[in-house]
Amino acid sequence: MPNSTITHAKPTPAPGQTRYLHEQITSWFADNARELPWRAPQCSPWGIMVSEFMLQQTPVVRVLPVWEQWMQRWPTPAALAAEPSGEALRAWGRLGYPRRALRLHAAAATIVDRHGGQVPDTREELLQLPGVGTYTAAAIASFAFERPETVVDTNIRRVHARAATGNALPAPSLTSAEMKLAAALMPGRETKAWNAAVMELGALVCTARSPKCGSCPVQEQCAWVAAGQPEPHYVPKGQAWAGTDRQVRGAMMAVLREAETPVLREVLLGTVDVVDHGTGHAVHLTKLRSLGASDEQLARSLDGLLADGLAETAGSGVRLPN
DNA sequence: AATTCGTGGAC
DNA sequence: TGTCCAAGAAT
Repeated sequence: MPNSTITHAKPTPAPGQTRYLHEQITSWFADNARELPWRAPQCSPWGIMVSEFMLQQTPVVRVLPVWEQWMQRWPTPAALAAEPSGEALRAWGRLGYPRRALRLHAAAATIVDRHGGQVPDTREELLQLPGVGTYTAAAIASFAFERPETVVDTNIRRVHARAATGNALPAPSLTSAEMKLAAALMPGRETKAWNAAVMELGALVCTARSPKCGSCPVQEQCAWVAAGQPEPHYVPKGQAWAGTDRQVRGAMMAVLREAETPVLREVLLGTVDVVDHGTGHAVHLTKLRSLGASDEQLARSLDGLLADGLAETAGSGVRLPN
């Protein structure tokens, strides 16, 4: 047999084993779940949908305050859809990936136009909304409508990779084998609690770095622990940041969010000084210049923001969409 | 299928 | 201090 250490056949878990996992993890969840506002019984489907958008690639602690303000200002999809997308971008603040705010705004408009202002309750309909992919559609259907959908996020993938497959980390991208395994592990009932519980276990105990195996409810059943916690069999790709267009775009968006009037192109391109409203002194946009960005990169980044609808031209300046 | 797209806390 | 990485989606 060749050195095929990669697992081909993922054994279907025995019924008795999955029952044990279900009991242990859901019991742990009942005692250890964080009290998050979007988990409150009275939280609307819209509130859950907003949380799912904000939580994409963003930690809970940073989402909490923004979500609270958002829901107070826009308690329904119709309320958000009634305002310019630029308002959504401002309220998004520094959550990151501002195109999510744009997509959430567009999704709200679609909900008003095609769903009578109510968040649709099926995975298929949710998938049609901008910014809603496989994970988010399943999550909203499960958490807001208690539909028996298989939710697979980065936390759940990691728990499954370790506990069931015996790997330190899940594959670089979601595989069909992972989806199959996740579906096989789904209980026959209480699917919402199960989805939330595995996710929470991954977020609080079975973390990417220094997992707290000592307080894990299924440590005795964990294939990764049983194998002696082997190292990952691949090196995760780092996320480049310094010097990237993303960094420049982020700096430009920060300027646009703060501006009350259109910002001159020359200012965003770092070729002129701006006057600080507080001191009255000329302040160079060091945020953009100190990045070491070339003229070409600055121009490309601004064009990207305009093309993506994150900004728009207004006279000789640029502003958030109005 | 591999890239692109923000931000900031933790270690 | 620099690296890692977080409830992904779209192309």
